Amino acid sequence: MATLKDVAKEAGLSVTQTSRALNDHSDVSVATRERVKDIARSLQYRPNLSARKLVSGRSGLVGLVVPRTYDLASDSMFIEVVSGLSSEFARRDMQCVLHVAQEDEPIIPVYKRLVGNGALDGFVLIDPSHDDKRAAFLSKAKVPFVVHGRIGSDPGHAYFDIDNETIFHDITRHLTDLGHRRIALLNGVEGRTYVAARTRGYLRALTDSRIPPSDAIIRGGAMTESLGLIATVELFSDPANRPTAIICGSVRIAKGVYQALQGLGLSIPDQVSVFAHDDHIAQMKTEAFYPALSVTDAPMRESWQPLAACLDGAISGAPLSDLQVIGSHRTILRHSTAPPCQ
Amino acid sequence: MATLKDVAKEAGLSVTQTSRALNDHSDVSVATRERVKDIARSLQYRPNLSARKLVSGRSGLVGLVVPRTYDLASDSMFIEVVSGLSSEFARRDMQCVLHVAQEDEPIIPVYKRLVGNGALDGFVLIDPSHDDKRAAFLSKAKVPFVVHGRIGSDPGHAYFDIDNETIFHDITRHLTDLGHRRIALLNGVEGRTYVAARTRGYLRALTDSRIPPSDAIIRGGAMTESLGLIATVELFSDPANRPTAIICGSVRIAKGVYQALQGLGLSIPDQVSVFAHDDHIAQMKTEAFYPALSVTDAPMRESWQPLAACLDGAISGAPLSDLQVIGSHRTILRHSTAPPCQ
DNA sequence: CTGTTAGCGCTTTCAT
DNA sequence: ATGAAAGCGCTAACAG
Repeated sequence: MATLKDVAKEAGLSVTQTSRALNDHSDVSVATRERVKDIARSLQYRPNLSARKLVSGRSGLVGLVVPRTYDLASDSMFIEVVSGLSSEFARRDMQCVLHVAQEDEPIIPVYKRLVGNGALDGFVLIDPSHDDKRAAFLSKAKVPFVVHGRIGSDPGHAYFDIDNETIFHDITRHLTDLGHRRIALLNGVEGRTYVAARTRGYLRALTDSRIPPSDAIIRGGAMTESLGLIATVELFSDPANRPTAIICGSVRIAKGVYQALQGLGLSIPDQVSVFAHDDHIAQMKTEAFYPALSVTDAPMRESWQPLAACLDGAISGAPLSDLQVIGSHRTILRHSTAPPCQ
Repeated sequence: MATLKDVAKEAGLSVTQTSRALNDHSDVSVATRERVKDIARSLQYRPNLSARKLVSGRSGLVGLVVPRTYDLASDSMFIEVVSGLSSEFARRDMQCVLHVAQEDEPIIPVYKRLVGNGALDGFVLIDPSHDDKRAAFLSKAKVPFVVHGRIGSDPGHAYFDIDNETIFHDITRHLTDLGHRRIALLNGVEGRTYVAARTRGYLRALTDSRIPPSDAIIRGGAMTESLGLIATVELFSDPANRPTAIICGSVRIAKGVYQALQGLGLSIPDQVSVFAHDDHIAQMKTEAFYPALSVTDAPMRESWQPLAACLDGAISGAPLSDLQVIGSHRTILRHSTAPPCQ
């Protein structure tokens, strides 16, 4: 491997100046800068990460720790996250160190080890919970991190998130505007911050329409077809309290809901309206649902770039306000919602 | 973070001696060694990987690059590999750097970048092909690596593999012993080394029983239920040449075969015998098949430990002969095979 | 058994 | 605009 010294020798400069040229310091003539970079390229020079880390504190390595959960294998979520992040960081000349924690493995010691080794610049946290131990630990250890989602109402950390509260408020609002008053929400696993945000948006919209919170119908669980299937069957088993509309936290859930409604002989949207949020991680085309599914659309794949950017910023010490990003979404109305039947 | 200096000060020793104590050098009294280790523990000392790498050449970081392929998401293979390797390496105080190459991303530049950075000690190569570019590149670059499988007939690299040729020879032999002469092999994707090995074993067993190679029936493809399903239907569509036994490269394939045979009204094992190799990555219990599936059994999860050990050895410069390991397998005869009907 | 010295490859003062 | 020198945290060669 070519070292900085080799480049310096070739350029007829000192190691110092060569380093400065390569790092775009202002006190190097532009001509020299370009010349040195050319030489570096021709020598296939790559800075030694360990050496750089030792002196500058940055190694270009970031950590990603995921718990090995029940549905990790079946869910395409995992591969989506890992693949998206790894290529996004690669683009920034950074690398991901991955650890999959075993089911019985406590998570904090993993971070402790990774942090203690001093080889990593920061972490990406996914699936935050309301009272997130990992974030607490990393904050205390003063290790930069970015969260996919938000922890608490006024987060002191870098994050990328979508506006779950508004999204689910808008969905609910769309349904109340159509005249629905018994609207079910099939949400995710209790404890996740985004699940709480979605509930808030939903409840706020109900309140807006003077629907009492006691009329809220919320079910939660792993976002699978089974949830949609089972929840729907249960909801309709009590004839007196059937919802007229169902909001699904994911397309996968919606798939189950469609199946259940078909089984129950209920037609969409005439008898039941269905609306879902689509993060594009289920490999399902919502326009191919029959009837075509109305969705709010916020592709999760669009989050890797901002996540990487925010972590990069956090490591470089950028001001927090630049590191808190809310992604955009859009609403696609198709044919799965209609006014409730009398 | 506590540094070696802190530990040394606390122990009243020089940094050198402290380092030696921590690394179990023989020229430190056992008492001192223990005392220093205790102090290190109480100070929560963790060696700085970058510093260590810089001087000793080892960082404890190994690379894993996987191509993002069509079936990566659906297949539980990926999570299995990543999770198994990451915890096995963690046990050895090593970490995995992961990169998921995008579909259009050439693979060698990825290795080039990772190697060039000089932060990694070695690589794990999975899914080797007959003419593996990655292995060629790493060999030339003199970077240690271990292969899950073997490349070529007399590999000059560290590997862990199972004896695919013998396994499939034995399966075929079992069927010929029962009297079968038209035996189909549903294999994996062409080009993979293990697929070729399996074909060799199969053909050798046919030859042993004086079945002409022209009577070999081989189909290949991604190891999915679809392959089993489609291949079976096609094989039986020509009444003159129906096989009397089917060997499946994976349990997933066998699942498809069972489905197809049921659909075709063919009974197992009376009309068709079925045998599969079970690597335990499909979450399917072979004893719960009806009739219970006969298999050769070689859990892939048992390969992470030897793979990590071999790479560790390769990095430490152990002799190649210690780094070439063949895993064991066993044969479980159940109720899916019987002599062919007349 | 133990300490001194040197140096891994790089960045950053501090001089010039 | 450039170079000399120091040092990041650690290990290894070389003395005692």
